[in-house]
Amino acid sequence: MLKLTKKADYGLMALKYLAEHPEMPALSAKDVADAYGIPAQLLAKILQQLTKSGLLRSHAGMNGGYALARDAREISAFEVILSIDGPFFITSCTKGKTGCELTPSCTIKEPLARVNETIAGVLKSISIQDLAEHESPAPRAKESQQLVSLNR
Amino acid sequence: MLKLTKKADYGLMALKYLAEHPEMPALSAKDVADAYGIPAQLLAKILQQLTKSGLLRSHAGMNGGYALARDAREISAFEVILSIDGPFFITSCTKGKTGCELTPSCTIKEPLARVNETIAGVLKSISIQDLAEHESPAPRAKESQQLVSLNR
DNA sequence: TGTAATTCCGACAGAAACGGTCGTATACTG
DNA sequence: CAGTATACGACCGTTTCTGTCGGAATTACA
Ligand code: SF4
Ligand code: SF4
Repeated sequence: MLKLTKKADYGLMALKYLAEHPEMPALSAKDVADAYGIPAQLLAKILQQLTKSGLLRSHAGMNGGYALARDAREISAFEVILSIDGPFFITSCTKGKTGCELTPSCTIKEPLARVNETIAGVLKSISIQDLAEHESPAPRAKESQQLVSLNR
Repeated sequence: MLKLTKKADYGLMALKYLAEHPEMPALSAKDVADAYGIPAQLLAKILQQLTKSGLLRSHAGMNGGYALARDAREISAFEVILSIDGPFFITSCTKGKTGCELTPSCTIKEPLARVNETIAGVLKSISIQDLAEHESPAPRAKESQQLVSLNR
């Protein structure tokens, strides 16, 4: 169902960790993995992917590791998820393989596409910086504002 | 990744279909399945689940079938997804089985919980009625309003 | 130059979730 | 009673997810 993968989850944690240690020129995958208990080899691959997508900069060799490619507030959660989990779409009627074959007859794909846009917007509005600024166990008001308009 | 299951997808379609045919006292699972090309037996189980959750009312026997238990605008997409896919949470640190064991050390679960709330809010703001009012291929402005506030 | 640290890359395997089918029981209509 | 339809549980093949392994290429440093 509507759940992000642990990989994306790990990726966000790692990025946040990097954002919290701007003094370090680079942190190795193992450093980050140990800090949270994430499987090191798995995290390594995640960081590699993130690097390939241009969110991180890597440096091999001793004292090597990863660092944010941009300012933490210029990296959105959306980009991270996109990089790790691939194209973001809440329905199956995306492209190519294992797509939904009843796309032509489907009448809800268009409204759902709007929902998709909205959720993507939410994710885009969240930066790594936002995640790093933890604290604040404030209860937060849950006003039900108009978040998405399907029609018009 | 962040994708709803086809079951939930089918459920939404079915509900929308029922909402579009208020004149019928009841529509059988097969009727709906045929209308869209959904596997009949699968849809049957979905509708049963929806019934168990109180979103539909069922009636066995000839001329039986399903009908909305409430007005279409009183049923949210969130409820449908909840009913079919189970508890809604974008991360794995929910409850019980296969939960995330590094929950204690995790520092992003709290901010992510807010994101979760926000997305749930979006889903809750969408009713079956909204889906049924198709048409309107309006381009829709994509203003990037403040959709979620992580802090304070 | 050599060694250790570290990124890079692909393949693979176990486990879970998903999508779908089947068989059967039960309920209602006429 | 016969036919239609829901109700329910078991099952199975496929895909996706999570994690591991093995090795190659890079870099720092002694
Ligand atoms: S086409 Fe309709 S049914 Fe198929 S995936 Fe897209 S929305 Fe779901
Ligand atoms: S605890 Fe942290 S890592 Fe584990 S699922 Fe929740 S958010 Fe993801």
